[in-house]
Amino acid sequence: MGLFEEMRSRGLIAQVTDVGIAELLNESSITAYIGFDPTADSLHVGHLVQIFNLKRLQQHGHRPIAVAGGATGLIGDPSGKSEERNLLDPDVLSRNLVKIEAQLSRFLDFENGPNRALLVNNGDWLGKISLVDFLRDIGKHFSVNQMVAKESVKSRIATREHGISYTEFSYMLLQSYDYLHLFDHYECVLQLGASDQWGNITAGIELIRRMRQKAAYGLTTPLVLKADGTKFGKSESGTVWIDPEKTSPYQFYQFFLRAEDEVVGSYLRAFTWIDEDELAELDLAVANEPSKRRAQNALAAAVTELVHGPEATRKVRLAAQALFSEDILGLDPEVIEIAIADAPMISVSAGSLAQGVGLVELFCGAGLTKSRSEARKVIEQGGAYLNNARVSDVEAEVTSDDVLAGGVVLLRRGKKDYVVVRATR
RNA sequence: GGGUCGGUGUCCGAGUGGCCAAAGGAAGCAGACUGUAAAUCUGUCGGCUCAGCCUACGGGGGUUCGAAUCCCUCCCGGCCCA
Repeated sequence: MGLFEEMRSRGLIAQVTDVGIAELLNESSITAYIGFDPTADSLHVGHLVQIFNLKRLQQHGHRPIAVAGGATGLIGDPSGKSEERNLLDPDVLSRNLVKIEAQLSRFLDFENGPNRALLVNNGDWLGKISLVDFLRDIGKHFSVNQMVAKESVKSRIATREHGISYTEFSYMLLQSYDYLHLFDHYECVLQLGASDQWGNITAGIELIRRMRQKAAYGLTTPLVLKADGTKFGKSESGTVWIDPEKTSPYQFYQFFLRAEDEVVGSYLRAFTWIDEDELAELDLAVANEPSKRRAQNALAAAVTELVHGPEATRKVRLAAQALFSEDILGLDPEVIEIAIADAPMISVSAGSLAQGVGLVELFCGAGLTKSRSEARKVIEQGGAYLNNARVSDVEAEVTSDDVLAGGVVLLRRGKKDYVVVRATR
């Protein structure tokens, strides 16, 4: 099966600019790119679809280029945004850029073969061109009439409350110039992106056609959505990041493990390399014995391994199995020790435990609640658990007596948020 | 520059002198039911030393016993005019 058919069968194609793309992907070796603006100091799971698409391209012999938006990040893409955003501080952006480049470089092969990946920063060329040159050479090819008709701009003009600044309005030109630059310097003839990038991508293709009289192509992927139709990538506690410092591998794994039945199939297709046969099997498992959650388990394990590696995955699986097992208190201390090593953890001195620490304080200290008030509420409502036993007394104290074999105390909020408290000497 | 309407809690949005920590909706959180799913139902939803107190309705100042609500001023946005 060719790459195009593979992507289509996995539900990774929303729109293509030309039917010839199938042939291009299947029968030749081309250069393709995707851009990533460093709007935060880490990529998040929403970016994974795009990163994995670059990886897929590379596996099929194409050359992927990841473009870090050192320049475009300073401007702000209006696509998919309902209101004007605040500009990022250049210092913040350059710090973000360094981190994101490091993350991108983990997923692609930059070393071997004629189709080794490339990582470039559009600040390197956009930063050099002068305003007057840009307006004369590039801007002249854009019709404001057409720009205004693009969805990303049109929706912003339609909502009078927010409007759109000239800065964001210009974003499309910068991205188009990126494509032209990559076309000229790397013979890049395909740009990929999420479906909200359609307008920007076609603008670039148009620019290349006008200036070089050559064809270039575009392909968009569907926006990954949650079952309720809202945007994917946010868990109850916020965005799910790739950076293990921002979202622990444990949380990362849990996010995918909790995927809804309705979407787990599409996630498996977008985020893993699991093959057709197995996908069909997992689909069946969801339909026939959903309570076994085989698809969710396969998904969480596969994605976590891709992002955090096999060792981290092994640990977080152990942690999940232990924490969610029926009888955690009956588990072998050694198993607990191994299992919780990668669960969220805080330390409390044995000395203060000997005197007793308020449960409310402990919940806040563990980050399970944002304020003491919230901790009280959770406890009063029966959402607080100490060593898997519900505690509804707001005044409750945790003492040395609560320390389990293995020197830990297990805190839980609601059904699934655990924090391990380690008693230290 | 002139006129006019507006800026309310995470978001949307009521409130036009005391009964307002502020209606209603959404999101979030907890509970029940389940499968660490969805849907549904219930509760909760600024902070704290929690039957009380503190901070809050764009910023600052004023009137008043008392202001989200009235006045002045500044900042920001929409619309109309120039």
